[in-house]
Amino acid sequence: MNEVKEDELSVSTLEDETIEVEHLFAEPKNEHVSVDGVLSFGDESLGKCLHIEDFSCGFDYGLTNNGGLDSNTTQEGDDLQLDVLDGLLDEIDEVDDLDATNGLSNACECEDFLLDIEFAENVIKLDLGLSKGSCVGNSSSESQSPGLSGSSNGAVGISESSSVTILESECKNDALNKTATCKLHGGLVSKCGCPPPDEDSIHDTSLELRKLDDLNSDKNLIVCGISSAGGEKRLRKQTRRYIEEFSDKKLEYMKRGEKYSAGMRRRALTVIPEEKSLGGISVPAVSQFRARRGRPKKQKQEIESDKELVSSESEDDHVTKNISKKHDRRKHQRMWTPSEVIKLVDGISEYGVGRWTDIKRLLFSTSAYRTPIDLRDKWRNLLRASGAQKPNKKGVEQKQEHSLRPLPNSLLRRVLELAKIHPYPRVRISKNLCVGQVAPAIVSSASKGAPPSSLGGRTVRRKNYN
DNA sequence: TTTAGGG
DNA sequence: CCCTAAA
Repeated sequence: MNEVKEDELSVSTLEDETIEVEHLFAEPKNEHVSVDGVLSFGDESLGKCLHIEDFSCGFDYGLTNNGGLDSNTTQEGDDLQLDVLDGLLDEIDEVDDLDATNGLSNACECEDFLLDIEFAENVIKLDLGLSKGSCVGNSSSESQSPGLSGSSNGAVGISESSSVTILESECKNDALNKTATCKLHGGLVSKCGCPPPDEDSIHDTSLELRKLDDLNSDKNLIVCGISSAGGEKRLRKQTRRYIEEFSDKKLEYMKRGEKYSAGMRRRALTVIPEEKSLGGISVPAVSQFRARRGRPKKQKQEIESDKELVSSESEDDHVTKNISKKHDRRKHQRMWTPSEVIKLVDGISEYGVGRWTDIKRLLFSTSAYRTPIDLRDKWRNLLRASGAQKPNKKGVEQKQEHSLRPLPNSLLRRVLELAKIHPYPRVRISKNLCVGQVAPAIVSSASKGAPPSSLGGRTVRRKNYN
């Protein structure tokens, strides 16, 4: 009884702290819930007495270093950075592929890892809970297990709990992540110059991070490796859908036991180009979906992907079966990285609009997941985003006003430029043919039924049947 | 098979 | 992203 009361007390005090810290985070960046989770984690691992300064410090660090990423104030540098990073990722990607061939060696860890993830789902809720004040449990300076083991699985060791926690927080949100990881890797350990309050806890934390890193290098969680190396990383937001599907698969995995996990592992080791950010959790899902899609590829440079296809096909069947039931269409989106977009634009400006296969072959040969169609779709979206298309019946230019990601100016310029040179739907001369001489004649003659294929370029598809 | 367009 | 009709 008494204990409970005391707990409540400390909860409330802690709560105050948390809230304050929250402000620090919320101010510059307006972040979501996950902030709390990470925050609590930091709080906990540093020992309970900690230290808003620490966070502000850590945060500042992150902000100054990564802030440019999100704002479009520094496009060029931004692009550059991302480009470099992308290259990095690509390389890793290739390494991944190599690994995939003899990836069996990683079996055990993978299992463990899956289990970890499994557990993570519990933790994640708990993590969120922390923000509300339940962080007390975790706040005990050295052993963070009490809260965790108490509320979810009694059997989980410290290491698991902490690493998992990190993982989860990382998966949750991009922007936050940048700062958060920064804090974890740099600020927390020592970089931000905050005096280490509790050697032990810090030690633990870094240890855990280490472990995590190791894990990553073995699996596909390259995220952390990158983040620790470059001090920066990109994370994709984990869609609800991702989470759902993953949990589905997780269940499946539990049912099927070893066999399924093997399948997962296999797949996880294969594709995964950019999506490392998902921390390996949803990665398997992604790759398998791509595989399932079985797009037309017969070109030589895509042997690897073919291999993947073959190797994972058998399991895809039963795996996708129960998933595709729910969310039929629009499986998984693979976010376009800025560098990809740039590549695309480059390609278009070089080969012209419509040469999607060429562009794909020449510029995206390494990324097996981008089909020519994807390229085209992306271009279409770019046009739309740049406002270069569809003046919108009312004549309102509707531009990119409130688009989610405003599209960097540098890109915007190029897109518009390209849009001018060759408008996407190819020849946009439908009504009011500006070529006064030829057009009317054709129209009149074509009206009998002859297809206007003799027009300058492609004919504008018209929907007579509409 | 590839492109275009629509959902 | 997915699907389908055209070419």
